[in-house]
Amino acid sequence: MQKKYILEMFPYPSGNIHMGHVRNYVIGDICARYHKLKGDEVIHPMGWDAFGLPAENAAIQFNTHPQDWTFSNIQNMKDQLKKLDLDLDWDRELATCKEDYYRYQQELFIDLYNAGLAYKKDALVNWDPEDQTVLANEQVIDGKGWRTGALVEQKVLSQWFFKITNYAEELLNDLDELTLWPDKVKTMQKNWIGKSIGAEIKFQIVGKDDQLNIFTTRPDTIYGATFIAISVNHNLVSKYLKEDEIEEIKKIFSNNIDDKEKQGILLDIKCLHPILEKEMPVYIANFVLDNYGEGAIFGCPAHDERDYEFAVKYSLPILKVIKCEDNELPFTQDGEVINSPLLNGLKKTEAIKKIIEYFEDKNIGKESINYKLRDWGVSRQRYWGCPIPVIYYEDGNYRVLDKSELPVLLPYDVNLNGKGNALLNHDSWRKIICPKTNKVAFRETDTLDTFVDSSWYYIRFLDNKLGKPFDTNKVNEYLPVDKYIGGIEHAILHLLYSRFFMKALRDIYKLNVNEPFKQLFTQGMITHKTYKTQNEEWVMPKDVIFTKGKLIRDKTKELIQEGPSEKMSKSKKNVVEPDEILESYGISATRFFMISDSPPDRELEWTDEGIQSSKNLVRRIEKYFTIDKTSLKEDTEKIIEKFIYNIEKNILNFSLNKCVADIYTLFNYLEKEKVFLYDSEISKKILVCLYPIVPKMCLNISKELFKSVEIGNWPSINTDLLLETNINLPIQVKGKLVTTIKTKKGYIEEDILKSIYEIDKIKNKILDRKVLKVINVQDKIINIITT
RNA sequence: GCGCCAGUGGCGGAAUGGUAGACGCGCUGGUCUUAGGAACCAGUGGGCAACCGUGGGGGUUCGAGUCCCUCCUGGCGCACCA
Repeated sequence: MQKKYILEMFPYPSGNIHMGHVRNYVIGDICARYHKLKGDEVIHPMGWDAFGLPAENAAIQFNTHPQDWTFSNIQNMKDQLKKLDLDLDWDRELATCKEDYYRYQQELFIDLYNAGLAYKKDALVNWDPEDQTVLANEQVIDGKGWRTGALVEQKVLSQWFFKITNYAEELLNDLDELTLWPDKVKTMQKNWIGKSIGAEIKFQIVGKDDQLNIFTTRPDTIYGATFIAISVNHNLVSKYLKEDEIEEIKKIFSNNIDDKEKQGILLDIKCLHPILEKEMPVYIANFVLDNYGEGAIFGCPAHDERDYEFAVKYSLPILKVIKCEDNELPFTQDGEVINSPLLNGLKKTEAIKKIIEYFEDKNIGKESINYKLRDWGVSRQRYWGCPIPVIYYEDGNYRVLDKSELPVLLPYDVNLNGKGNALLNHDSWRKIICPKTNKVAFRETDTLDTFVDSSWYYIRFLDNKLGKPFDTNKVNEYLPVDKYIGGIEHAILHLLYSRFFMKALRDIYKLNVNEPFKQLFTQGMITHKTYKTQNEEWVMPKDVIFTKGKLIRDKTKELIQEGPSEKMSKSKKNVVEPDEILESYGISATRFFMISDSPPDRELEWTDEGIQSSKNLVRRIEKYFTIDKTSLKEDTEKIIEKFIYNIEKNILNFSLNKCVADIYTLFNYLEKEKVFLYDSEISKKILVCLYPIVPKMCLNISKELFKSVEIGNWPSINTDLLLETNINLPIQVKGKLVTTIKTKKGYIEEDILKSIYEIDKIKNKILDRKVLKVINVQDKIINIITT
């Protein structure tokens, strides 16, 4: 028996499932049900990504508790999912906010720490001064906190990090292994990791003992360097400037209206050019990133657009070192090196190679590889997350707990007021006596980023009740996940973190799994037309009616304007509710429509006509099977074999829209040719093929026809019948289609040509011309080439 | 700006380099009626025709929607990444 692990991204329990979930889970369910019918051992679990900010905010807003709110949402959403007829392994269910999940995550944290993959350091974070908490980047809108509207500050805090950068190279290289991932996602990850090959060069500061390291991908332009620029957060800055001076500069930079406008503050130090030994000015510049490379650059204005702009603004010399016309400056392409004694005449690649050799020789630089990828900051100053198993002593030292000291449970009795971290204010939870030292200690009050929770849930599903995080043998046997289905919005974060986790756990536990997800399928979002009143008020589709050639709001009779189809969103109110759709159209029509109108990886526009025609299809099939007679045509069996073959192929390719087309084609044939199957074996075969898509409808029909709810196994195909013997053979003259002839497969070319030349259309085409050549692609096409 | 993806009827979309437009929606005409969110039948790329048609222009090929070059348009992602 072949194992198939089919997984859809688990939902955040926000309260209700939405149409996007429905599409996601129906696609996965079709896949899982197909494999079960094929006799595969299918794992198809579901769980809850249950920690996170919305629970805390809801708790404050509705005066409830995050845990109660979350559990009640889970219950509600589980009920909703059950109405979708999903064949899920509910006995594998997990919720990341429950002790029996997060306590094992705390074990993994300890493992990572012991492996040197978790560490603590000071870092710049977004700080909301009113809420007294760190905000994620996506919670900062126009520099302001999304909840408070307060101006967000950059603040240095001591934070926990996971050393994902250790795996940068492997995360990049192994993308090539992921042949069943969309290229788009792989490209996004590649860009995010952002590998650059270049050089690290040391610049001496004149008259001081200090050196400045600089990363560059263009060491070949070193002779054109005319200035140095460093980030305001560079550690050299704090050495030469006072705190208040630095603050002043930061203020100047942040007051910049156009943040692309380059600004520089000249420092009172000079740098020595490593080859020419001339003195160069050093600027603090707003465009130098402090978190990339060394936070410092050498400016080569002639061959870099940003440096050029800066040099022009501050009247710095522009030295050409790549051959080009003056009006081409800044010239950033490859070219012949000039004005560079060591490199003249060389092209970029050779010049880079040679100059690096020179630097290494002189011990002032070396080849260097740089990544955009930063280590993953996992600390969150929030209550509703997995506690980090660390304690702090009064002397400032900390200790990561032993596994035997776990779990660190979240206290239930917290005071949530939106001001800061409730754990920090919970003294009786925070303060403990360390059992090892008998000293007073304080628990870590930061919790883990919820992306940590989702980085290994697919492993926990394999054995959700085990007394340790996972069983090594099971992981080796059942991972990677064969098909992982979800939205493209997780292209970087979740999918990159999970890949990192898998690799880290592989190394710690000696697993033989490299990648968590063998195949990734990203389903498209669901869109809907938007509606609003003259007063720019959004109106839900169900409140809009069409009468007398006009769209009006049902209740108020206001005139409605129709806008373009956009992603369903609560803010624009262009949503339909799954519960209401199921009520009106039934589960089978809903499942059909989820895959009908466009390929699953593209957007699906929700339309009344679309869902209605799905319902009509259901009714049509059901009606067909009530016709109580059987009569076959000669080609019926062949058509059925072809149908099975196509459905199977299209399910495996995720071409589910084509499955629907196959179904229409089949029933068009059956009805038009008056082929009736009723309770025949062929009906059984058809029902098995429809079952993954519309299980409920098939069971109902099966009950009627066969008095059975056993749907059986996926039918095997008689491939002999698939080979059409009668074919329509296209005949071309000079590559253009002239006619088609009916013939049999395996015809003899010479024989058939004789009859072709007798056809009037062909005769007329050839007439007084000479036949140069006849191309016969056996059983496919014949092309007659004439003069 | 860089990267990726995509441009096919009125619309959604089909086409291992081999009959472009499967299938659906919509539309047109008709049938029936136990008036339904029906059902059924016929038709539906353009043109009177020969023919012309897959964003524009070139190329490879006996043959291109499909492969190559180039340009245009749209979507998504990243965005001062040195």
